[in-house]
Amino acid sequence: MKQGSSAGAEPPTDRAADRVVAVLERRIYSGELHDGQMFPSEREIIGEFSVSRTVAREAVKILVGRGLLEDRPRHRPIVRKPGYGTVTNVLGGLVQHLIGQPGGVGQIFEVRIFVEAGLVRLAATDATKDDIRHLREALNRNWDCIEDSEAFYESDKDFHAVFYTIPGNPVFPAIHHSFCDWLDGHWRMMPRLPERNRRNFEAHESILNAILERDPDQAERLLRSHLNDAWLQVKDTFKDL
Amino acid sequence: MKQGSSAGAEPPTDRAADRVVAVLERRIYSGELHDGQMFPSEREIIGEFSVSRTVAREAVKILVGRGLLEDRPRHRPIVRKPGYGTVTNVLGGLVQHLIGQPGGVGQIFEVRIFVEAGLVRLAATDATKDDIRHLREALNRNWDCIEDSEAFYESDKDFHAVFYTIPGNPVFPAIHHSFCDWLDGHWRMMPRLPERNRRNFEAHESILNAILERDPDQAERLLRSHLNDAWLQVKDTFKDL
DNA sequence: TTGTCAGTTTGGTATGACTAAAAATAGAAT
DNA sequence: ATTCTATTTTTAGTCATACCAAACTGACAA
Repeated sequence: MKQGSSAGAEPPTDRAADRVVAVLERRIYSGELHDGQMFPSEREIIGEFSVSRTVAREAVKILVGRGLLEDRPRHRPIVRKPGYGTVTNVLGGLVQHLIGQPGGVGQIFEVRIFVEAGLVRLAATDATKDDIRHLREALNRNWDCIEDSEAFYESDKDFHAVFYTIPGNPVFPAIHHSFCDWLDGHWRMMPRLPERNRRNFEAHESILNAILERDPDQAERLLRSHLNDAWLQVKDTFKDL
Repeated sequence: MKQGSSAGAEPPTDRAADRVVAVLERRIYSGELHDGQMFPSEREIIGEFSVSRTVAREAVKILVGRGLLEDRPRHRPIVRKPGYGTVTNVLGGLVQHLIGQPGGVGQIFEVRIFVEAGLVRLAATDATKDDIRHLREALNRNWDCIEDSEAFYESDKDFHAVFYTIPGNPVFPAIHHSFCDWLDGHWRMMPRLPERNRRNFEAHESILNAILERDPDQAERLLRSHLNDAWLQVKDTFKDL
């Protein structure tokens, strides 16, 4: 039975597993399989599709690879309805490997700066009253934990996160989440100095002020300076890579 | 309750395939396995690692899923040294599915506009003589194929591509490539009118002029208008999704 | 009610076998 | 000798079976 996959992906796929994958995939997207849990066991798949265990396993593996399933070593797979988050998780995982290339880390951080620079410009020109309020609140939380480096790091991320929400496009928060995930580990091995927190707080404050004055150029300039500063801080932790 | 994915990989990975994958992976990254072709056959893997065929196959599948290998139905897998291109390929594949969500397509296009807006600003402020020359040449090519819609579409992409090269960061061209891949199919089912080509050409021309005048605001404004226009053109082709 | 333990389910792995497509090789035809 | 063709070998795809160990379930005892 030669079955050509409808339209799109790779040219010739006549593998039986692909058939199974197609069905199960649709079943996930349609919501027939809820996001929470429980995916048919390998044996159940065998029964339903009349395929060998080999094929059933392979199908599951493929779904896992696409981020539609999550599998723990000896557990039943869990359904993971894909959102933009899933995408960036997969992306992040790959990036993790790509940064082995010379300068890779820096290039990714460059992109982060690029994106966030665009976002603060947007904030300066389009931020609503609500956006401003969110920024203010985040800034206040920065101040509250300025003595606790651990907490400050979290509130620092939260402040930046606000910018990613302003366009009202879910892709942006996903991107931010991806960046944070990626940096988290390294950020932690960075020396924590309250003076540094204060410095970052002041940077945030000045950026917010530029936004309040509706001055995108100034906001961008300050943001770039702030992130470049941050980059210098974490840069060394990537040395061993 | 969310799982804290902060520390490294998942704790319990006792799968034999993972061991094999780790070794082969390193072998690819180290360059021991050249990008071109030839990956150990399943039997060879069996021999080297003393594992069953099941495990060998699974290992290969995982590598394929990560984009390090490319497998055609009945061929020997070929090594694909991962670049940023690989990342965006995987990303693109997933995005393909995500656009099933309401408004998903528009959101992605929004991101494209956002990114490119930032790029033209950069071009207006930082473009080198070479960059300008590339833009000029691309624009001339636009003019040359203004009567041939098929060719114009290609040269149109080329013009935009130049912006992605200006930062000198390979991530950007990869992003562009990803966008194009994603749009290609839909763009094709769009009515082609020479007058539209002319309109696009003029937009490109005006953008280049703004860049030559080192006026980022104007360049961004024109770019946004240009892409919004383009969006209106393709928008309808996504209706059935 | 709670903790323990045996039975069941399920994924992980190993074998062995068979098919069909691809690659390699030998052989025939020019 | 070169080219084309037929045959052999290799290899991925699939199936069936079996066993183990971890996870899950539920009955039973404390």
